[in-house]
Amino acid sequence: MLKIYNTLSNKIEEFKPLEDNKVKMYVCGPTVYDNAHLGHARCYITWDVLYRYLKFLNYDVTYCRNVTDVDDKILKKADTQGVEPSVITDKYYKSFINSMNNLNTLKPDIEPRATKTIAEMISMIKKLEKEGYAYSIDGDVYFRVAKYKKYGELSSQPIDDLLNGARVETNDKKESPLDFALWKKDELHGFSSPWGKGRPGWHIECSAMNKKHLGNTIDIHAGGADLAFPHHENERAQSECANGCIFAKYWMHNGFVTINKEKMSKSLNNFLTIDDVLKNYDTNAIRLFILTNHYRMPVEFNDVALTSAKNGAKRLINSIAGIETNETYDNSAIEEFKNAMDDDLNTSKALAVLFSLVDKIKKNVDRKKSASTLKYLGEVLGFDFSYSQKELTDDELRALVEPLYSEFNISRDISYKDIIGEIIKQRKQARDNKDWKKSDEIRDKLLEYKIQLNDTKEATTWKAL
RNA sequence: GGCGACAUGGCCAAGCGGUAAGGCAGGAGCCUGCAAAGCUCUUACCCCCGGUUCGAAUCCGGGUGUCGCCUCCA
Repeated sequence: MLKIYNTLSNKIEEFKPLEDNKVKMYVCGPTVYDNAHLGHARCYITWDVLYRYLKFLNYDVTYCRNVTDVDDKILKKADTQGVEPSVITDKYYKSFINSMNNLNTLKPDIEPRATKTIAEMISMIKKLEKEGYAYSIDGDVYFRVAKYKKYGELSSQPIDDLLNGARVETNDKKESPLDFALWKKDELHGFSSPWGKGRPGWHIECSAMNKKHLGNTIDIHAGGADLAFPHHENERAQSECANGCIFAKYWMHNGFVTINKEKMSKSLNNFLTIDDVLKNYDTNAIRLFILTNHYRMPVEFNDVALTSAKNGAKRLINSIAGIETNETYDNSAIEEFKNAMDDDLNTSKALAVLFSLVDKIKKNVDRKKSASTLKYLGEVLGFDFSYSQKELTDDELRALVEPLYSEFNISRDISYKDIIGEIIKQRKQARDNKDWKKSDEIRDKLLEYKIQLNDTKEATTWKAL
């Protein structure tokens, strides 16, 4: 029985979908104004694992992850560069999708864009205004927080304390400092609306995309912990007032990636983009790095941690190399895995199950079955086992080997496919003559070109690092 | 100031009242001409002080420390 922590109740609850075995989940996607960083990676990997696990449990899941392509920062960047906003959003949307693919995340079932949902936002705001939940002033429309009694419930913020908070925005136009914008006047980049040209507030975007693609009530609403307040609080207020029903049954939030014990973020300018990290660590290393921690806890980024994950992931993935997996599974391992994951996605415990299978493979206990199970369960966590069998493409081999012709004075008559074999042959001669100096020189030299030799009893093999 | 989270071996981390999963690093060994890789084995009085209990890393109270949200943010 899957149990998950619900931010709304601040408790771990049994997960029961609204309808049979159907699950509707919505994750707040990126605002596409810059490259995604490690913090985003953690977020989308976490919810990717939830998506995969729900499917593993045979739920019929509809996963919706939006793209925010209307936003102040986008417009600002577009204006600075003197281009249309779509130039910015197209560029970073592509970059985002590319990063997500590189991280081996599954494509959501629905990826709506805010700009394609403007009409739905307007009709939602109209309804809110008509029913007294919103008011317009000079082309802006604000949500009237005082009218929604449950405000503050999701983020456990007492309204009075919010009002007395040190950093409440002052704005004389609004009835209350807590009221937030549903629609903002914008003559330059705006869309036509009953209130004049303008653009939507951030929160209404998600409310409208939810309603359009998943309906009035969804099962799971997830996102980064920083979105709980105000974004999710506001989203919930709007949706529940406009639709007259519960918005989301379960609210889930992931913890941050920190660096030097501080939250990694654009505004603190202490971030590493996903592509930067992928230069030194592969997707499996990043998965392991993130999944060894519980999703609600902070994860501290540093090279020691990533290197540790890299080594662990290598062992995990390579353990099935050369074993032909099938569909016979170790049921007790599957049970243990499920028990771990059912416990609010205890991926750390689930990983221990995976590593116990690695151990079995090494010890030759049900080798094939253990390997099959490892692959099966590892893929639920999004590991990419193709890395264990990845061979160099012809082009990669050609590039790898090209400098060796001059370095080792090899005739061009020797094909690029045979050159390493030729060098190994030369080295074997040296070894046969017990010319260890020369033999070691060749080995070291190859290592400089990222080619590692491995002397076994039968022969010397090589692999690219 | 308000709300919340966390503190476990060298590093990361699970643990939800019965005497400490797992990963990495380190050490020892196997293998090897020597390495590397691989394999085998291997290391904990759980931040402090009280309390509850037959029994607490786990519950309660009080400290100390760290972080997050309250403003755009995954």
